[in-house]
Amino acid sequence: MINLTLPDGQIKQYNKPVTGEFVAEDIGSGLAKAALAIKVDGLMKDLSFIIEKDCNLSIVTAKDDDALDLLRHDAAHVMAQAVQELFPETQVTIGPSIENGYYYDFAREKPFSTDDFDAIEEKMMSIVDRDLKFIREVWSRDRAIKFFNDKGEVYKAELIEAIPMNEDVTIYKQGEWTDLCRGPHLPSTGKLGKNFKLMKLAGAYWRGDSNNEMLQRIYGTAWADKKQLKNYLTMLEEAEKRDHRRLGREMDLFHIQEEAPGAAFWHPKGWKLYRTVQDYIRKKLEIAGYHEVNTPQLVNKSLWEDSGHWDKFREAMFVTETEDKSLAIKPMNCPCHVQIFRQGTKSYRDLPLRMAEFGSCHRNEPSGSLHGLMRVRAFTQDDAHIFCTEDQITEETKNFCDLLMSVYKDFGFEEIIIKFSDRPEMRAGSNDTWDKAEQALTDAVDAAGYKYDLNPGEGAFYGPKLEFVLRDAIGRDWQCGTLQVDFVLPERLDAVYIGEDGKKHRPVMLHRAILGSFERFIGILIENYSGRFPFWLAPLQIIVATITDEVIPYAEKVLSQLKFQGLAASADFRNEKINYKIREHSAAKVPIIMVLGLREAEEETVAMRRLGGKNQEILALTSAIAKLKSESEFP
RNA sequence: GCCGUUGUAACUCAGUUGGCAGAGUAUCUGAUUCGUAAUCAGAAAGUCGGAGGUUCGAUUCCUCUCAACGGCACCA
Repeated sequence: MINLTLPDGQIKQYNKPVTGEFVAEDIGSGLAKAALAIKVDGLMKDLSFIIEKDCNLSIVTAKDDDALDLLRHDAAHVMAQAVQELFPETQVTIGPSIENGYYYDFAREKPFSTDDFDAIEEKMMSIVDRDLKFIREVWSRDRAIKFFNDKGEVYKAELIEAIPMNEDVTIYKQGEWTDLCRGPHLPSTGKLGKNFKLMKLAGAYWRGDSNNEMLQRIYGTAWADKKQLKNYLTMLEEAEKRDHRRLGREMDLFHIQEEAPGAAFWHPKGWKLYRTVQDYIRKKLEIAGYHEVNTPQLVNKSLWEDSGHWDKFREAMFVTETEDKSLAIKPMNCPCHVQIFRQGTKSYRDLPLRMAEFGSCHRNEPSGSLHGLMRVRAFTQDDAHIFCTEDQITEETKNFCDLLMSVYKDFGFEEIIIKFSDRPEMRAGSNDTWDKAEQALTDAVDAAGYKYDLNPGEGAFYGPKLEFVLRDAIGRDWQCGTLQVDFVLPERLDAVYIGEDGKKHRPVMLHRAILGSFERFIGILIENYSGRFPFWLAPLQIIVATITDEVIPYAEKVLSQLKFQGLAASADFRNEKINYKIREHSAAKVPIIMVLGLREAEEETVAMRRLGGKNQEILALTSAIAKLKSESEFP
């Protein structure tokens, strides 16, 4: 007797093995029609899967999120079949579902072109129309390897050889087309529907290894219905409109040019924004007990050799030779901070010592990785190092997490994910040290009461780290903050303090940043707010716009009073219609336009119009200024 | 760094099958003094990313190179 527990708690009993399809039919013909797959003890299986023992069973229909995953995986298969029907000389490799869609990597001598997309999509449609059944078969390894080798599919054969001996080699057929695949799949290609679209073409290394040959990847998106597809495409358009590179130019914030790849030229408004962010952080750090320092840009390579960075990162360091010395432009600040720590004798009474620097760093990032402000070669971190005892790690971690959360909240980010990255393969320090560091960080983050996901093997070479990921207004994730526990660098650079016992001890270093780099964080802010910054952040807060030349004297007075209060105000006294001015400054996303005409001049008032608002607010000049002044305070 | 694509006025883009380089927006000048998202008229604006080559002639064809874009890889 086989007992199947359904999601509602109901138990179905059968006296012999049954397929998912059979159970669905047994529950109801409507469900049978909608059924796409089943979940056996939480694992997705084909509808045709034969259930042989007791389990929790649920029937997956188009309503389930999981179904979307299957659908995308099917789309990858259908695309691969379409490509091979059109271009028989193409070899297939792998094609998984991913967020919002899927891709498939192909090997073919002649590159695909986006001009091929129409033909491929059309062929995919026809495969959907053929409504081919996905048929699962288990083959012997030898048979599978021979089959694919005979077809000239050497990549597939290589994949099969890599499958562990104890695992089945499963093959899926759709009509005449055969692929190695773990599955599961929808019942047939017809279930895929036609709500897919090929998106982009890209190179991708075989098995993700840059030593291997490069394959051609085609990305597609696929959805359960037309509306979802349309929403997704609209969202992409939205994202493009708020691209920080585009807004940076349109709003005159910064530019990047050929002569300085990976480095920003900050324009007055962009630099004002930058300074506002920096002033805000500086204030937060001061309150939190940090001491700001500043350290040299050029540091002899010997320091980087001692710290271990030279070994691992010398390729990415800019080095200059002078008088037989090799000086490296600093790629990070920690070794310099240790030098400050080492000046004079430190006592346990000095700990925890929180040393902060708006550290300007340069890294020779690979040319292909540069991306607007998000990935640059010249950047400034909101960096700090906390020198403390092992006992203080927990408290310092908690304080830091709290500080970081409050900062993110002030910038309008509510949803934060924490990742815990443990020891990487390439690392400094003994396993004992790593055990200790990982344990200390685990204890600290647990004690601080924050939840986290494990991110195995992604730690820094000198210690484990917490990574803080924030989600922006349109649902994209950005990793910004970090906290790293480091027992290695104090040892390598010989940092010591005198303990209560009068003996020398090693401090622990906590490397931490909240924003990460100002450049990148500002890029994220631009995109998150779509350029419509909250009043306190806006680099240009107020435009004073006149209706006729007659009121210029009054407008001058308003402007100077605003400026006197430290508000970022600017004048528009041009001989233009008020409609024209409002249109222009609204498009420039200035939060407030003050319209001044004869009436306002006479009554000492201002007509205030807020960005996005339809109505104006008439206020006495003095109260308008007081109100705006308080709105422009840091949150 | 690797694969693919792109580079024409400040911006967005058209164009030249090798023969004087085009539009809209922005800019400048003049007129207009106007009450909440585009007033009218005129002018100026380009080493067609850079360097070589082929050609009577190259922005167009070829080679090299730089940068950007989309991915991959990398990211202390």
